[in-house]
Amino acid sequence: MRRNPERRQTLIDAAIEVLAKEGARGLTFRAVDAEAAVPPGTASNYFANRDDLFTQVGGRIYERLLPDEATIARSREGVQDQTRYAELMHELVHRVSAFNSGYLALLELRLESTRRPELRAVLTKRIREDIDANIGHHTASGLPGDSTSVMLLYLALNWLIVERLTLPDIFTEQEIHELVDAAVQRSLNT
Amino acid sequence: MRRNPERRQTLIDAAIEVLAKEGARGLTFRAVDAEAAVPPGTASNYFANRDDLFTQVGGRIYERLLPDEATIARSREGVQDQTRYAELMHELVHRVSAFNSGYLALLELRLESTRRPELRAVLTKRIREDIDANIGHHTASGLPGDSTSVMLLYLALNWLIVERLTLPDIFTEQEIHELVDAAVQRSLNT
DNA sequence: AACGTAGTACTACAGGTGGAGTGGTGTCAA
DNA sequence: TTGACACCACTCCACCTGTAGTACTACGTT
Repeated sequence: MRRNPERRQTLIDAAIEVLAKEGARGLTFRAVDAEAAVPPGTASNYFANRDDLFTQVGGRIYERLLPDEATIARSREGVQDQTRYAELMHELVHRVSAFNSGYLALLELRLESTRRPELRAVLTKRIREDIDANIGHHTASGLPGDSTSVMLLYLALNWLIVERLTLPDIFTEQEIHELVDAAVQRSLNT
Repeated sequence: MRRNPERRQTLIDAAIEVLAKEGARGLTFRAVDAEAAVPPGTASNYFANRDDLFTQVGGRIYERLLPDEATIARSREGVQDQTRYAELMHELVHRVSAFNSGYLALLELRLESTRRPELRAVLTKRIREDIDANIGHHTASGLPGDSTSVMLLYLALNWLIVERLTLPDIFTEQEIHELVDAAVQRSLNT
């Protein structure tokens, strides 16, 4: 098992692209090698087996989907009212949609996790933490709405992103924009 | 190309199970043969190629996810108020969750459709029609809420089902129940 | 400065799996 | 008798894993 951390990172990021492009079943050592443009056999040296590869990707993917420190800091500035909240949600949808392959890879991982208990455990932990953090942040911000509001928004926005990424012709950009606004407004409306 | 329609049906239904179990990439002629318990080579005789197989499954899967006539008729009986609406949504979540493999297969198809334009066209058409039908039905029923309400509910419930099927430990049954209620209540709240 | 060692990159190969496609034979019904 | 279909068998091929072996590089030792 090799230890070069940059190379491992490169391989995991390549694996994310492979997942998005080829699907979970297409995630093989050789495919990762090819995507990362390293010699065949390299991924074999960095991951014990496919299960290990899936689990490591599951741990990393979420980091790449979350906003960076600067974005988080910026999100806490200014007045915290509903308009501002809607703005942040628009940003969120764009940010996630922009890292297209990352979100598709996460979906692939979710589906794969129905077959891999270890992966399921990793994803469950990460996502539960994220939801709780969002609820905590929301509560602290003094915005109207309760924890249910946060979860409803989480639900609606997630599927909105799925819709946009997988079947982009279902909703127009305009409709997506309006749906985000409506989701914020109505979910906060306790 | 063989024409026996019952056998074709059997093969397509088997393909749905394969999709749910093995993922999109695992949907091969041989896997369908095995799942349908027919001799190897049979699926080859019924579908021109994998693309054809995907497209035909895409056309069929939605029929199996929609409620049957009796259920639809029943849903239009009685008073049409918010309580009744919530009841129907609980039923919906259960029905779809119960046909577990069908919903997972649809998710696999969505992801696969990022690679197969023909499949994407089929799915887009079906789903758009379903949304429009739901909006139409809602408007005709005289319930409070507008078309945005219907779409917000569509978004939230879809992801709720995803969550439940892929990472069942994120939300408890109790939380799911409450989220459905809250989703109905707040989305109708114009 | 020369040498040895450890860790890693790269290459090559052996062994195995599984799927596509097709042609041939048997069977049944019109 | 003929046509459509079920069933079976076989060939070709693509691809993947795991690993052994070689080359390279950096670093520490003397």
